[in-house]
Amino acid sequence: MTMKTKLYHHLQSTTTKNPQWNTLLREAANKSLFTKALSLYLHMLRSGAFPNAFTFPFAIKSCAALSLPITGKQLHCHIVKSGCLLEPFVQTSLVSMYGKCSLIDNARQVFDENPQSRKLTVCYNSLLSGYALKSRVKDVVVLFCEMRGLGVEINGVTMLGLVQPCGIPGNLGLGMCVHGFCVKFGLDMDSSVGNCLLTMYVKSGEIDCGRKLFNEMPRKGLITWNAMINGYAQNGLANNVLELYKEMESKGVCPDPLTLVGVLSSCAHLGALSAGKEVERKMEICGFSSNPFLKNALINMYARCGNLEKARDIFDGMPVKSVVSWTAIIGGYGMHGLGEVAVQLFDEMIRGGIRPDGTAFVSVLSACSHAGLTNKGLDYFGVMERKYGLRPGAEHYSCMVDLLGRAGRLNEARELIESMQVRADGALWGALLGACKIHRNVELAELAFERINQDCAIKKPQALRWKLSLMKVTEIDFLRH
DNA sequence: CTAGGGTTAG
Repeated sequence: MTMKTKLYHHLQSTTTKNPQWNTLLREAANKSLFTKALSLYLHMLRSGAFPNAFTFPFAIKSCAALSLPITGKQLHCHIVKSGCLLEPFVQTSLVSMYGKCSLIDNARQVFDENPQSRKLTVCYNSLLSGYALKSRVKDVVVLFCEMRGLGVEINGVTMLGLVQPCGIPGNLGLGMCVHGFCVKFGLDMDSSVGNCLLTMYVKSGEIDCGRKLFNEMPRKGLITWNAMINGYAQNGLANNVLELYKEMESKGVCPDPLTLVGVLSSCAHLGALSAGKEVERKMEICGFSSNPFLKNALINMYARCGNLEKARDIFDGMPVKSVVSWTAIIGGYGMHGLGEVAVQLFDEMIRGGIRPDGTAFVSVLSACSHAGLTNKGLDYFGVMERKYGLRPGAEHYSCMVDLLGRAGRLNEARELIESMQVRADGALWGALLGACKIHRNVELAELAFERINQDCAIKKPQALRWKLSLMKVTEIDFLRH
């Protein structure tokens, strides 16, 4: 008989069961052993003990962490029957669980059913973070205003809920306004809030504002460095990433897997193989070698730097391959013109039960286009929506225009553009112009160029680049435009 | 209630 079973028998034989069960449950949940916590809860019920207000929060928290909304709803019923619903801890954990499981309307309902909710900061915060997760900026702002109106205390966690959903590209105004609130409440120097503000700026594409804040932050923790490094990485500023990483090392701050992910992806973009290999060594030294995020980043780095064999070795060695791992290796073969291999891998992925996402389709479509597998690409494009319910985005249309364009099927490319429901982006016009250049189609190039000029959303430097690209096609005088 | 991550055509 194992220790654990002995313990269960002991607990089942005691008359005062709840305290012991609750202690076990709490310890499991606090150690992030959520599956264990839930099985303890079930054992508890079977043993005839009654869960109480010290039991439910930890069981509910486990449902939230494991994203088990159905189990969560069952627990909700148990809570109602037990009469614990009005306990603040229980109430808050329920709101939080529904929020994390993306059942924000259920969260709202629990919140509204109990008038006590509107007195509690933590309860408001739970609901706020639920709305934040769904990027419901408006609801977040309304709730925040309500808290202020009712005089409910506003703390750092409240601010996190308010700041998080403001990280949307081109949303500088609201972001700065929210930053202002943080300052007003004296919470901008709170390290979590500061890091969250930094992330908000970089996610909005306001990388300079982010850097300014970063420089001003008095205490830079690992998360601060990571937010800035990954912010540069996500905005394509790979050189800044390497520079900042060097600075971080020189300050004696030890990287963690999140740091190295950003650095590796920048090495990949720069084709900086030796820097990438150095990161790989660092991974080994720090014991991060089996981190799946880092392995995916490594596959991408080796593939982009031209070492497909090494990329393939890492891919083959992964015990669990996610759709991201597959996308990275497929993209790797695609960018080196090995479209046949890419297509085979894509089909193998599907046979293996991995559902492709929009990004996986981008990588296979572009592989088809590079290898001249035009009809295969057209098939995938059709299957994408019909079989997988994925609406093609601008990036997929760009691939298709590239695919058709390279094959000289410019009229079909033009028809596709005219039929599409999403707004054309720069990549699409770039692909079309590229095709016009190859096939010397001046008429269509000029049409594309006209559309670029009409599209006010397109930034000026880009328009100028395309203008120059068009000149090469038509060999017309720059001054005529 | 609680801040940061991998894949994406041109």
